[in-house]
Amino acid sequence: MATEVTKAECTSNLKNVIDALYVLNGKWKLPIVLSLVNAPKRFNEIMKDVEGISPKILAQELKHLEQNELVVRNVYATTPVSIVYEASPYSETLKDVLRALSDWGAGHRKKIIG
Amino acid sequence: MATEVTKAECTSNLKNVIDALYVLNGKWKLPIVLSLVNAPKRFNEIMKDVEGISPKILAQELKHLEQNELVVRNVYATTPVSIVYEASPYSETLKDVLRALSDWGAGHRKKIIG
DNA sequence: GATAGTAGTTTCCCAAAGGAAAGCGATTAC
DNA sequence: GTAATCGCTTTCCTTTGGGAAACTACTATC
Repeated sequence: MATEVTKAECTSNLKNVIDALYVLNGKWKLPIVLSLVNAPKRFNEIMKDVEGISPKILAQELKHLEQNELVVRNVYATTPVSIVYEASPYSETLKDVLRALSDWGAGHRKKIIG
Repeated sequence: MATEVTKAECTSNLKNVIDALYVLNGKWKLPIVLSLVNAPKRFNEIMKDVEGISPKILAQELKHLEQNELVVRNVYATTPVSIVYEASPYSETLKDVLRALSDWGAGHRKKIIG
């Protein structure tokens, strides 16, 4: 059963994690994706949701996430134009990562307080 | 029935993820933990396993992980002393995070190549 | 005595991340 | 006309992350 792990598997696990972190690394990328997974939002709504982020960083990270196809930028021809960011279908693949991180963060906070 | 998500849950998910990243952020912490989860290792063995890391960064990150009780440093009174690092029991709680990241990294690589 | 290994430390340096604050063009409300 | 909102951009600055290389104290081996 799955208790045996070969050296090759360990190595590829390591490479996978390093590759994932290469794309997801940083303080804000995953929080932004999570905020948009919860609901599509406009620029200033994300600013309010993800506390502490500056407009410069938010703009920069949204571009990065767009390039990695995790976020879609929708422009609506209202007056004035409204711009709504949403999590892409591909970002669904991050749900396990986000759930695991959220669970761990909650548990770790309890551990530190206690 | 878990399809409904309240605003409060979204917000606390966000806080949890931000807290988790506060501890786990950076290029090397999770790779090091994963390497030690696979098997306890000595300093130079970790260096070989986690490719590209420099001794300075490894020493620094091991200290950080020790302080967060994710890694245990064992000193054996051999001559010369041997120092073996191992994943702590608490680091078991990171298994879901590591598995999710490894899976995502593998999938993302396939997506980029294809 | 020379060489090698172990477990790092030290120094120096560069690049990326990130924060603070101001500004900007367009539009709408008062 | 004045002020406010939206979605950013620009500038400036500090902090952190991280790489390269040399070096150290100790021990063992040749």
